[in-house]
Amino acid sequence: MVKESSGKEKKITFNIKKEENFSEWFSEIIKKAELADIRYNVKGFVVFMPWAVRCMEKVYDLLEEELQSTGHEPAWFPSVIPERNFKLEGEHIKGFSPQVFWVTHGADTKLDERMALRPTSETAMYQMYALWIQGYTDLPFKMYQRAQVWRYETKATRPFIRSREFYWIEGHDCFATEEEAEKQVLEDIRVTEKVMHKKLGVPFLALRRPEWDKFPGAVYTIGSDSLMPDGKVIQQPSTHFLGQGFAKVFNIKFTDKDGKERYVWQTCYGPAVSRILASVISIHGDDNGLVLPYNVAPIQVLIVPIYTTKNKKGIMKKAEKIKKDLIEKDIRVKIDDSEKRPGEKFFFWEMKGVPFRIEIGEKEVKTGKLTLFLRDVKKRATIHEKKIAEEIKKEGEAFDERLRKKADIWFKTRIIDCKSKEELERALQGKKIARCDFCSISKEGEKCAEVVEKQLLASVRGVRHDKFEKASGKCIFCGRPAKHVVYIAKSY
RNA sequence: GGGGCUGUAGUAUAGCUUGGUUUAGUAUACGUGCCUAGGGCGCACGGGACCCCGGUUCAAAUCCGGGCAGCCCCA
Repeated sequence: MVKESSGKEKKITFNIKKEENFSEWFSEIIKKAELADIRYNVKGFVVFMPWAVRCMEKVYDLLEEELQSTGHEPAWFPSVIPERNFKLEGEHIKGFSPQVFWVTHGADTKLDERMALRPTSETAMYQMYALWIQGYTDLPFKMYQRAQVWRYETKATRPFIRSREFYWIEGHDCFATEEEAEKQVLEDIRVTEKVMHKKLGVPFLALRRPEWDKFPGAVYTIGSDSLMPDGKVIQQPSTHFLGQGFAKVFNIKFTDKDGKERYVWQTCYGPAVSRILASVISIHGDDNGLVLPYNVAPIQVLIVPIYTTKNKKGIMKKAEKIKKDLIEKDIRVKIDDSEKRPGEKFFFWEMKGVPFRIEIGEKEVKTGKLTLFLRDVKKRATIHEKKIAEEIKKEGEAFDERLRKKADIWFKTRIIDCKSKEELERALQGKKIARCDFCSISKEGEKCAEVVEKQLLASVRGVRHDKFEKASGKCIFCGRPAKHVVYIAKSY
């Protein structure tokens, strides 16, 4: 609450500024915009509320559309994995077992074999793949599922960013050859680019992770790192080239054209929709609340009728007509005809992040020119009643493009080339991602990576996978000739 | 994994230091009625809370122990 000069108390939407204290801003927006209710009494588990679920449903739709159009079939696998399956792949179990929730009892009876509540589904899916894949005509085999997974996180949990239960999609593909599998990795990155960057306006770097930071059981891992306003990167969809490691332990074989039996080559891909929403909220949101891209907003256009008791009927009729015109063109629209004052409605829906508001009052009914409010720039424009749906669609595209361009510029200016440890330190303090010459992301570079972790409290995120960056100098940590240009940042 | 802080109506809080003064106060939200309507409107009335378990005490929101949950910092 702040006192205005008039002496009247005026509510302000946000007490916390995003740029000054991101952490508290994030907590506040989760509560105020009714995205999640954190009062469910289990650590790391929250209730996802309708507004967030509707956004995440849209993210699911966008991702599934891409996956299906690139030849993936949907399936739903069980959420429990028998321990002996889970333990088949040595590296995998080593990496994941500290994070597994185990089901040990059925009612009061102790189970003969405990079951893992899936933290990821390789070991659930691949035993079935072994049954389904017989010959080369079964390949490529591309399947995905939308699923909840559970991980007993020991780091601090935060809704959307890191929780012990999260919602994601996992794609698991099998190929006859190594080349095809590696092409799939690139396709996965393109899907991430198309959905997360093009549609949702979240910029990221596709980075090949260092040897010591890859997915347990993978040959290599490409992680997409996007940046949060506090200068920490957050891992978004990652894609893994699994080679034949899992195929060999799960016995996924096919008879090739030449009649010989061969193991398949595998990849997997894991976009977490709850985490993608965390980035969308954080990158586009401002001190008035959420700013949702037109593509995901549960309500794209809010109509606020502004009437008095006398002219209510005529104004509502106009509002209903506009709503009908928009719905016909599949635009998600709502009329707020509650008994609140217009001002209160404005504040509320701006906080919720609705991209457009159409105001309809006496003036608009008379002239046929409607008032259109744009959430991102917080400005009013005029829009004609005729061809309203076409106009809104055009505005919607422009809206998302503005968000994306703004985010891109912000992201670009936060990647800094560093020539020394001191420069690197300064970059990290300034909430930036550092780019520098580094000895190597294979085993021999691990010592230098430990220096980064211990002294700078940051991590070596990896090298660009989508484009080649040539190292020219020496590793800024050990002085040996640098084989790689790496990105270093603090991370979630 | 280590440390710190916190837990009072839906939400934000007062009270806790120094146990009794409170029928646990306030704002907002909610409900009812009236009034209003182009940026959080006004009035009246109403219902709603001390995280859980144990201990100390004549007496616990307040002190102590444990649990659960949340926030922050560090690994």
